[in-house]
Formats: sequence, structure tokens, C-alpha cells
Amino acid sequence: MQISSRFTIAVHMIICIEAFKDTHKVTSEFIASSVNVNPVVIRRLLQQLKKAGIVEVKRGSGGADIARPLDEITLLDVYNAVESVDNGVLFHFHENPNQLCPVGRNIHAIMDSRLQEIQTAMEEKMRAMTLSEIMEDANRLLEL
Amino acid sequence: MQISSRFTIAVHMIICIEAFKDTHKVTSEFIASSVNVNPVVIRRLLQQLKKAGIVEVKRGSGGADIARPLDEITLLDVYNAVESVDNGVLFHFHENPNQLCPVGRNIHAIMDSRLQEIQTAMEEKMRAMTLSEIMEDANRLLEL
DNA sequence: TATGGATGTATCAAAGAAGATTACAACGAT
DNA sequence: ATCGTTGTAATCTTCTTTGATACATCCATA
Repeated sequence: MQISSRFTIAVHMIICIEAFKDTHKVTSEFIASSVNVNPVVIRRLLQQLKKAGIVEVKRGSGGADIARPLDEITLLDVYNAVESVDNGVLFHFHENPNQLCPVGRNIHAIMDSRLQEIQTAMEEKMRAMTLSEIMEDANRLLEL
Repeated sequence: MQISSRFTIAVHMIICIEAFKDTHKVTSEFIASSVNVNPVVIRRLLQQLKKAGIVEVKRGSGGADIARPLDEITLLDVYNAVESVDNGVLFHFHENPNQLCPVGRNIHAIMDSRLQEIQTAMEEKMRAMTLSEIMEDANRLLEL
């Protein structure tokens, strides 16, 4: 099973907001056209990014902006903002292992810390990547 | 979005097969009772684990066994055996970014290597965990 | 060699998640 | 007051996972 496209869309959105901030009013419609999804999908994600303090969205006049310095936004921040469900637990566990079986009774004790370690390895890698690095690469490619 | 329970079920299955190998005929029915899912789910996973060379399954007489030494089976092997879809790519990308937009045109060039790095971090952590370590912990808890 | 317990696998149903789409109230700059 | 935009609800479609039933195939053994 894959991690949903909300994460990659959110990063795409942030790059758009930053890249076009001086030349366009970056509305949900504008971003939706770049990502190629429905504007409502963008607005929903904008709300999640806003709740996480990553972007600001202007009602009425319209348009989105980045809310804090890009080097203080990590990929993990973005991931948690838009992808965090199930209490942030990455691995779905089968719900009702048989408590009458020694294995069923102990499977969580055996596995939970290891699963957490794996998830943490992934999260630490994400935490090490900031949006400012990403925008540096983006700017090289975009030739705006 | 979470990684499906197939992975944790598969690990549970392997622990069962190993833990009960001397005292029970470990059939799909038997495992299903410990995991608490439908036996067909177990059989489907057994087939995937078998294709990966992790278990052997006896037709006719019934029962499953581990196919190679536990210290040569890593959590990554199990994960890839049962969870690998979409060419093993963890992050789902939005399908059709707008090629007329500089950001849409370059989003893969900007993101792909970073996403791969994150996925690799997770996979390396899984590769470092063997089923023999897990069985050591399990045996301590199971008191069989 | 017939039998009975298992596996291998197809098929369909049920449930949940993601994303698309429509609709519209609320907002705020002008 | 208007107009473009946001915020959000509601509905629909599609996809994936898991559950469940059914049954042909297999193989040890009685």
C-alpha cells in the first residue's frame, strides 16, 4: 500500500506558492491547474497546511503565502500536516489477535518497538530535508 | 494512509510457524485462529511468502514450514514479499502534473531522489532486523 | 485405491479511503 | 453592493483491502 498523493501534492503546492509569489496571485484554482487536480482538493490541503502553521490563506481577496521561513519547514512537517491519520502510526496492525494463543497475546510486545523504530528512521530522514533546500533545487530547474 | 496489515500478519504467521513447529501441524486454519482472520487470507499470504522463498507449504497433508534459516530472513524480505505493489514505490505521486507549468514539469526532477532516499532509510532499517532476533524476543515472552 | 483433511485459487460481497465534482454560504478588497 | 475567492458540506466513483463461500486439486494413509 502506498502513502497517498496528498504528501507530494502538498510539496508541489508549497513550491508553487513560493515560486510564483511575486508574479501571480496564487489561488487554489491556480495551484490546481499546476498540480492537475480539482481545486477543492487544493483547498482542503491548504486548510491542513494552514492548521500546521505552514501557509497563510487569504479569504475574500484570495491567494496563499508561506507562513514561516522555508528553512524552518521540513518534509516531516508537511507529511504530518496532510498525511497524519491513525495517530500517526504507519503500520496497520491486525485488530484482534487471539489472546488465547501465546503468539497472539504477545505479538504487540514483540513487534511494536521495532515498527516504531522503522517509522522513526523514515521520519528522521524527512526531518532532515527542509523546504529551503528543495526550493534551491527547484529554482535551478525552473529558470524563472 | 497506512501500510496494510498484511505485513504485520505475515510476521505473526512466521512466528507461529516457528513457535509451534514441534507441537502442532501449522495449517492455515491454525494460523488464522491465532491471527484472528479468515483462513483464506492466511493462504494467500502463505503463497506470497512461498514465492519469496520464505516458507514451504505442504499440499495434501497440510502445514507450513520456514524455508531458510531465520537469520537469513529480514523484515524487508517479508515486507517485499507481501506488501510490494506499485513497483515497490512507497510514495504515490499525483498522476498528471501540468507540463505547461514550470513546477509541474519539474516536480519529479525535484522530488524523486528525495522520496527514494526516505524510502531507502526505511528499507535499510527493515533489512537490519532479522527474524532470528525477533524469535529470540518471542521465545522469551512465549514461555512455551 | 478410496478417503479425508488441506491447499490453491476463483469469485463475489462488504467496507473504507481517496479523489472528483457540484454547490453554496461567508468573506473582504474595491 | 459586487465579484472573485475561500471554507466546507454532500454526493459519487473508483480502488484497495479484507471477508466469505465454493470447489477442484493434492497427498498421506488407512
